Amino acid sequence: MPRRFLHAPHDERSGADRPRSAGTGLRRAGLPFSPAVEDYAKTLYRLEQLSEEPVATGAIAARLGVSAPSASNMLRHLSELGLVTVVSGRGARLTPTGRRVARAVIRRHRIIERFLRDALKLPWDCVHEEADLLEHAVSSRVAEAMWEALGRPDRDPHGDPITALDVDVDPDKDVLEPLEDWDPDVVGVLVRVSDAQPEALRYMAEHGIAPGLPVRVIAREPFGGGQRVRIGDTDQTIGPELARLIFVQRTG
Amino acid sequence: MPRRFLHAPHDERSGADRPRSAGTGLRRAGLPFSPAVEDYAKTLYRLEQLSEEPVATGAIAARLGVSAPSASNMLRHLSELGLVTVVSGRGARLTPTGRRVARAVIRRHRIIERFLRDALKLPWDCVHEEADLLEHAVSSRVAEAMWEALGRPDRDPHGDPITALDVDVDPDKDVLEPLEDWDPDVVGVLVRVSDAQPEALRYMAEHGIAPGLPVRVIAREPFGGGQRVRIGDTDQTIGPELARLIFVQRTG
DNA sequence: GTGATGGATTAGGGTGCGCTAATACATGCC
DNA sequence: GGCATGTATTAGCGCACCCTAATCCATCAC
Repeated sequence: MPRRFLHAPHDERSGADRPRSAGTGLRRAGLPFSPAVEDYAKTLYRLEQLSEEPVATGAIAARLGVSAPSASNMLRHLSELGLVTVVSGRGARLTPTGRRVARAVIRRHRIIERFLRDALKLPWDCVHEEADLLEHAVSSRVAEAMWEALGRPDRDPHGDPITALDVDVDPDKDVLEPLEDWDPDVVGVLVRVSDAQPEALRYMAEHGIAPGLPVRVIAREPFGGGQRVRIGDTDQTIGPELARLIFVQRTG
Repeated sequence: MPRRFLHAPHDERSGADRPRSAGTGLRRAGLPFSPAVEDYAKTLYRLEQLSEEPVATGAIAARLGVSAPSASNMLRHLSELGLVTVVSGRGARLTPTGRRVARAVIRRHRIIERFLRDALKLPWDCVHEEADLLEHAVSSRVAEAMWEALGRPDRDPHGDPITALDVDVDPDKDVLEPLEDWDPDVVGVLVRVSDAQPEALRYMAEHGIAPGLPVRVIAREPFGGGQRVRIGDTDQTIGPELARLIFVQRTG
């Protein structure tokens, strides 16, 4: 296992020692950024990876389920915190500090998901929302203790990578493809499934579709009927909509 | 082990289906009460047990570290939520619903403390503050899963009892005494230590003073010099200030 | 250039929860 | 009864977020 440099606990708070605000001071004393700020950073981080352009305000708003003016205001706030640079009228991008914050939140989220699933045996389809709640309350110290207790896993239960804070590249880049793209006789391993649709997650859990299993495409049904696929020990037919949510890596 | 009725997950949310507020809506969707409200309920619950009178506004304010007017306002808010009844100009007491909320928070807190200590091996003196952060973000479902994973412990690491939500009586009532009160040759078991002073906790951790150990008072030093005590396998001298923080139960 | 069009921003407002300063009670002292 | 004293509450405000409505601006069609 390649041992990477691991961040010190809480070091994502570097860059700004934030004064205690009046309104929220009693709670969360000692946590560097508010849940809202962390959510914006996280969302921006994800959207940034789709292009080099500034991320449009509206895209952030839509993704977070808030109005465009709210996002606009918050982006200004984040820029005062030094987490983003706004290109007025166009959008925003994270600063290096902002990227660290985002990666810290994402890392915590994935560790928590893994923990809820493996240590607490919570059902697959509910760990994501529980983790969304917890990621803002779990300190890095606790998250790292969870990670150690789990044996330093490198993926969350959906197969998303748990990376160190200084790692910017997506290890799945150029490696994963949606199962949908595979032709018959291609073989590989199921690495990750999208966690965007709990419904789909439940279906996959029931049908034994999970990261880590070997995959071989047997045939492609005509007229968009999906693919006949061997996953682990069972053969099943995967419709194209599901196949778009399953990401696989070639072997051999 | 007497199996008590156990609450269903999240049932402390009964009594009011809260509208999503504008200001805090994005975060904590699905959690019944805000961290602030939960903290007030918890604090009131503790202060209530000292007397039958309404709890003075100032006492709550002092305990929570907020100004008296803030407490006054929040108590009105809690009373609108149906959690407390205010006796104007005098103080407040929890309603039955409020007591349930408080007990739920306290139960979660203690489970989390235990979890941080036993499952994640965090040092004794830091679990309390981490738990203060987490108790408002951990759902009952997660807390109960932790409790199960730990083997349904009945005490937190400091020895405070983890009780079911419908249990109102303090099981330690009439049973525990401060070690300070014991005379030589009294024997028993150390049940709980106060978690109020992290400093004292660290000292106790270093000197092997922990709940569950057998205790025997050997002698009392003169002029307030403390007690010579056998705790577990070691003899040590406990000063009166420390002895006030250690609670013991007679055996034999 | 002019006008439509769509996204971003400003304006103005609301809620939760904190604060300080000023005011209203209760209580005990004379 | 009159008054100090200590509480509690009202008044008025700040900050973090959210919202809707109104405005601004870039771009594209002509």
